[in-house]
Amino acid sequence: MNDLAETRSPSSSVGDYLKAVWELAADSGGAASTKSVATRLSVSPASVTNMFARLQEMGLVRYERYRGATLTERGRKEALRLVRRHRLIETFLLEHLGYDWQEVHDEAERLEHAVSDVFTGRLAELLGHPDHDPHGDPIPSAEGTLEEDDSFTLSQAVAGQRLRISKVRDEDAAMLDYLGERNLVPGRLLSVREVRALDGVVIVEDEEAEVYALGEPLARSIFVRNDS
Amino acid sequence: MNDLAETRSPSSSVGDYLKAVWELAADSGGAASTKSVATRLSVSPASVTNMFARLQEMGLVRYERYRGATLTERGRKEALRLVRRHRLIETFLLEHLGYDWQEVHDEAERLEHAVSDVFTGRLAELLGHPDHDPHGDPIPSAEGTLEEDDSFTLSQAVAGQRLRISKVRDEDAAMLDYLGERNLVPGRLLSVREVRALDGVVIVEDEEAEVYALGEPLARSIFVRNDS
DNA sequence: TCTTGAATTTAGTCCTGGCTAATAATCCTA
DNA sequence: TAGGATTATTAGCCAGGACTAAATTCAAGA
Repeated sequence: MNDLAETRSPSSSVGDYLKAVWELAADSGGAASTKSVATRLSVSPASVTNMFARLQEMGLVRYERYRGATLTERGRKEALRLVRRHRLIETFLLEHLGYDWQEVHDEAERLEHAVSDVFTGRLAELLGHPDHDPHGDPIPSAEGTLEEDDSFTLSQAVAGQRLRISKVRDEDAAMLDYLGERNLVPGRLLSVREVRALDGVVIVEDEEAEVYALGEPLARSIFVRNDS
Repeated sequence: MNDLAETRSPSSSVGDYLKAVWELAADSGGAASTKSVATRLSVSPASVTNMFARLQEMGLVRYERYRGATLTERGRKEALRLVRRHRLIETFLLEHLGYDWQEVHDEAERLEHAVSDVFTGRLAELLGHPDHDPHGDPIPSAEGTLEEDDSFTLSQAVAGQRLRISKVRDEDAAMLDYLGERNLVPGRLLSVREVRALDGVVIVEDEEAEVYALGEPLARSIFVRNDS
């Protein structure tokens, strides 16, 4: 009589795929390709095709053979719920459990699939309803809205700009660590000295007049916005 | 080359079975029967037989057809790790996130499978390394040792005894709630007025000279030990 | 436009962990 | 001690989610 598939919350695998599609679509405009999702989740492309078909069945993505998947409204809601959880959990781990940046991502990745909405709500309360996590990423609201993002990476900056770090990529623990040690963290103000097209090196000066030369990979891990 | 099955941590299902065997063996002396585990985990007996065989493969239980399963040393260690996590998480939920007793069990049940040993350690620290959870159950040490338990249920008490509540069963949320409201919680001192064999009703008086008549189901949910 | 290499999909397997139905052991009681 | 009743096990099935190998489609350059 009652349709279990309808009421049961998506499995953790399903959530991982939704988040991947959301993130990839965010910074590539259109649909998420099979390969990009496969790479991100460390899974074979065949598994992705398979899952795309199932996600479509469930009404979570729109999928067309050979042209990738985009989230439906329901899929987006679900992805944002996970993202909200993830970022709140990261905040908690960093601020209350003394985690450092290397450790935080993986732990949050596992926990976000296990906690309930009640837990999420209580945790948000405990943390004082933050709107950004410690990496500077905005935390989606419980209603599924997310501040839009006018930031860009440091490698797209122009010499002379005064910029504020809005966030740093949290995928690579080593980079995160490197930046953290030098206090290149969200909130920090930078002046751009030079952006060298030749090799992608960006030279910046921080608030203490410390100068850093950042190679392209690093420059692409640092997001900034105009200091207003 | 390297045997994944050996290094990968047991799935959450496996953990649930180990915990069930541990709990059932604890209060029935010997081996856990297929049926008792099936009932506790709400699965079919056939599934239990199946899992017992696999757990034996993995070296986590000793299993003999038609006579139930007991934990091996490795199985016991693994079960205690889970129990430790569970009880620390419950403590956290109750003390820091404002959960009440109904809500706490299920949330902890899901979380215990998702958290790492690092998380567990940090959480223990945050909580001040408690040795009992708020229900009065002892929390196993990180090394897998557990204080032994000389408590018994109130229904086994004798009139005239002065007893201290050591813990309350946490399986039935409604009972937990009822007891909580009346402040019949771990640490509380009781005098036994009467234990009526006829209907199992136990009559006790608390520290404020409040008198309670507790039916058998309630009396079996309250564990006590002699006040020393 | 043809070719070719990359991306994708299909086909066929596997493992985990459930289920039901049928069969077998064990236990208890007359 | 012989039946039932209870408890367990077997057999066979299913779905989720992963994999590999083979086949297909797409896109881009010659």
